[in-house]
Amino acid sequence: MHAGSEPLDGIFQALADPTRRAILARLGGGPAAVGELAQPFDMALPSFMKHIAALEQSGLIRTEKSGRVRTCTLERATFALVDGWLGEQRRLWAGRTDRLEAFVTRDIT
Amino acid sequence: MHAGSEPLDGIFQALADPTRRAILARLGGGPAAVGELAQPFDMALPSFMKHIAALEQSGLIRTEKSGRVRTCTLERATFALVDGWLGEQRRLWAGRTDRLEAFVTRDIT
DNA sequence: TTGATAGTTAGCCGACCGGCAAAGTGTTGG
DNA sequence: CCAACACTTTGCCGGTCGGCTAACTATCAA
Repeated sequence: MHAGSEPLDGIFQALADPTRRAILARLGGGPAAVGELAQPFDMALPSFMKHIAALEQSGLIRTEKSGRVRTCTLERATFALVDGWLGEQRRLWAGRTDRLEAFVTRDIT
Repeated sequence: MHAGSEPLDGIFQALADPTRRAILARLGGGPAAVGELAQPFDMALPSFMKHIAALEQSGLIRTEKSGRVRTCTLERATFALVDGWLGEQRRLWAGRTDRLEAFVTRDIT
């Protein structure tokens, strides 16, 4: 039934966790190894790796193993999908002029 | 740092479901009653109501009951929180100039 | 007042999520 | 060769999620 909407499912699901958002924020400053990323979190490694896996599966990061170290890199292009969805929503709002819109747009713009 | 990152948890969680995103898209065209919103979905009403509840709890919609009809309205201001998070991420990327950025920004801008 | 309408409440179910510990794999350094 | 290191695999656990049915409440229309 819902063919084609799946990528956003995984992306939003991945973003719905503070640990994973923190990982993304850290990776915003540049690539890092799993162990290095894990340090700030009081969590066993296997648990942490599940977060990494969720981020990778959703396409928000890319990882590559060199020797015994796995390095994680932000996949910026994927963020554009979220941006695109937001933009599409706003496009749907366009033209509607409720009292509400007058209020909201005045505050934002 | 960010004392209140919990709202984003609920928001992204709510967005991570195609049914709920479809509801939001429909509400983009203006407020609607629960029954009216539910029609396109092959789903029992109690199940559907859980989606409505998730959207309301996350702040993405507001609902009001008048008589026996509950009307749902998009809460546009909440979308700005998502936008704000995305913006903050991009701010973290700023200044870093990987090969990747050259590729991505060419496509986006 | 009776019946249809529009949600709501309650309870059940299987699947998935986020955490753990224990033990295994494969590099690297000495 | 051996030990330390950096994950990885396995298997378990309780809780939440998304769906259902059945039964209930509260309007509105006739």
